[in-house]
Amino acid sequence: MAITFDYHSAPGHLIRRAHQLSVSVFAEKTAEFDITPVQFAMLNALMDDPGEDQTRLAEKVAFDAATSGAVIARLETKGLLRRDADAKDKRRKLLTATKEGEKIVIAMKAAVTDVQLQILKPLSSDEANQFTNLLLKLVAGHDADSSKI
Amino acid sequence: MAITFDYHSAPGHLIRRAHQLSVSVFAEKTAEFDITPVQFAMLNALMDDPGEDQTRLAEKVAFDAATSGAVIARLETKGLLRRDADAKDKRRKLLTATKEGEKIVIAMKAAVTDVQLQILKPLSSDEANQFTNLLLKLVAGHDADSSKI
DNA sequence: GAATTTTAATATGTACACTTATTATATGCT
DNA sequence: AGCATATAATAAGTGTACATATTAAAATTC
Repeated sequence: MAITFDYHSAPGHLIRRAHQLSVSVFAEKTAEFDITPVQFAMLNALMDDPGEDQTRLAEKVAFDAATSGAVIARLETKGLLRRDADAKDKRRKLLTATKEGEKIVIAMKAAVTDVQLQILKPLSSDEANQFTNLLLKLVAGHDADSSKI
Repeated sequence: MAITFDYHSAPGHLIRRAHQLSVSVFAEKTAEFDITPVQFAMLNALMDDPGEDQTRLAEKVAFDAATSGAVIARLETKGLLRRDADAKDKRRKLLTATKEGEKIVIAMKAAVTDVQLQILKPLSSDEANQFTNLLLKLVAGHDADSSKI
């Protein structure tokens, strides 16, 4: 028994590596758009529910408030979404994707779908399904856990 | 067919979520040590090969040079490792864990092992094994891919 | 209806993560 | 030897990621 920790097959280490390569594949396949995975996630999710406030949107894609504030600010600078003050609740800022924003999400959809296939490429089709389902169960399990504190 | 991308079961999104929760579990279980997953990974890997230079160490744990430089600087500030100029190759700085550094890695080993179990907790023991093996295959597959460019 | 507590957004500070550029030193080639 | 190329480490710039604090505006409670 070595005194050090064997990280080579440790889930924590492998998940970090997987995230690393996932982001890298995204960057490759969507280079022409100059949009990060996180930016795409927010803009894409916003289009499902236009007029949402930042907190709601952040929750949907599971970012903390501080990070999403910065991401949204960048998307606003790029002209991909608008922030309008809510007349009913002056704390809130309601978000809407601009025409430009909608266009870019639609244009990126095929590439982003392709990214998912590329990520799973080392796995057979059966394995890929298994893996995705296990990931889903893992994440959902922790979600359930944290919500009942 | 919606015009937006369905991220809920997309590997890229789920991997980001998994990484998020993995880091969070690590922070919980090792709070008393004030060491991040990345810092632990470097220090732990260094103990397997004392006297390595930064580039070699970074490669082992798969960080880029810039990031690892910063991580190593932080570990040095904390007194957990030393950086000595290599007399034979003045470009290199050879790294060694200090007594303090070794002590902390040894002290953390049990907690870090526990972190891995906690990450996999939503899965049955069979599923956990499957998941880890698929992750391993996924990461190794991409590694092989990128090395033959 | 005034005081307390929540909530939305922002600010601050630290720590990854990666790209590109720079500097210093080695190495390979001719 | 001299020059081009490669390598090690750092620097600078952008973008997550999160904890904690702050501010303003609700909502709750008394």
